[in-house]
Amino acid sequence: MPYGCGVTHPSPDASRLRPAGLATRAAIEDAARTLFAERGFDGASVRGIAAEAGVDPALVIRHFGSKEALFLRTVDTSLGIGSVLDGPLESVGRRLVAYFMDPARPVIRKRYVALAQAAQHDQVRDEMNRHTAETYVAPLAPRLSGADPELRVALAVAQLAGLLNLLFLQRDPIVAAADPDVVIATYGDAIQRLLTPPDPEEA
Amino acid sequence: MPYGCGVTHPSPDASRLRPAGLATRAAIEDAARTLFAERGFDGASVRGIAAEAGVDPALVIRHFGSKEALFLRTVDTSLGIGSVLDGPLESVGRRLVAYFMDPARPVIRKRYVALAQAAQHDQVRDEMNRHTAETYVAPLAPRLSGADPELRVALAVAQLAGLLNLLFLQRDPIVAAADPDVVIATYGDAIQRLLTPPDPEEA
DNA sequence: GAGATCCGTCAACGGTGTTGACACAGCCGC
DNA sequence: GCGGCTGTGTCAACACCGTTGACGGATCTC
Repeated sequence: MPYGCGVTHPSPDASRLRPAGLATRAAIEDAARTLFAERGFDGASVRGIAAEAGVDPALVIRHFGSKEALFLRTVDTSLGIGSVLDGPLESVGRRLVAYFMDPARPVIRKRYVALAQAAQHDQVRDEMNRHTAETYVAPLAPRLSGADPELRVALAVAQLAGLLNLLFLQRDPIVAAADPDVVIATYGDAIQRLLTPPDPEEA
Repeated sequence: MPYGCGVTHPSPDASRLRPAGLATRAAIEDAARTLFAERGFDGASVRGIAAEAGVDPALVIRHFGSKEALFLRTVDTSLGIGSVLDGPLESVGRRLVAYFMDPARPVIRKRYVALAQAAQHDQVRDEMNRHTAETYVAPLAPRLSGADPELRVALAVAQLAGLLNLLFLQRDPIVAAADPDVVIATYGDAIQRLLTPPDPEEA
């Protein structure tokens, strides 16, 4: 499924591209990456991205089909948790929370905000669901014991998203003022129980 | 703090109102309630609300100051969980999840979507935080034992919001296809553990 | 009756994402 | 070499958004 999918101005085939086109495409993508990260999906306008790239706004749409498609092609829906999941299963809950609460990761925070805003659009939402299934559920569910492993991973992701929501979107003063280590321990353990519930039948 | 807080067209004092003004105000509020609930915050336009009320769009802003203020004055930030919290503390987790997963409550679903969209605006966000503190934290925290009761309630609310997010905004296919009773039990218990952790020192 | 205040209308502003009409440049087959 | 196709770019415009300013009347108070 190529870029535009539009009827009006059929975007050129990805293979047949001339140097000029490739250059401006790259410029637009760079500008989009920067502005989406800086200002979020809603805050970054197509006109702003075009200006940043030194290009006509119409050209952005022509090349990528829509703002939504440009976002999908530009912004990494992953939040970089791949390595976090690799470690031991017993402490993955706390590690996940600690990863996102690390103040040394402001980029993650902004990317989450941008993703949350863009998730209102269908294609982005679908991509995020696909990404959740691929990045979280697929590798984690087989490692779980007990019933409904896929569902439990999905619920754990929802729980994690709830915290990110509270921290980065809602900016709740209670949690903002709390000791990060307490949040990591408390909430991390709560996520952990969803993944590895203490089974009385198990040793 | 009255309606507009604006400089340009100081909204009339709430007390000094004439019948005509009151009537159109009510018409606008009704239309706003309807359209915000039907289409969400972003989907309902000021012009659409004005048309529904049979009124000039400018009049909406003049009377309420801004779309955001109209939303705050119109939509109930509560989701009707007051009665859910009143019951026994031991099962509040499952009751909360069951409340929102009840298919007989589509209104709640739409209201949550509208609230989530409007939460991008500062005043709505502040109101939601205030509402959380007042409706959830204040009545629930004193009933908890253990450390950091306020924080734990706030985190439980975040966890609940995570599920609503997954169900109503993200519309994750895994959870959508799952047995509601399993979700209620699994996720409800996870919330429950945040509120009433099984303390080994307690009987 | 005079003046302030409320009520309503209209046109417009600056912003958004997107589209259509057009001109130019480079590659293709003849 | 040359005509046509196609990629590339420009410009103005569309339809929508939230909001504002200027201006009539209507209504109330003094």
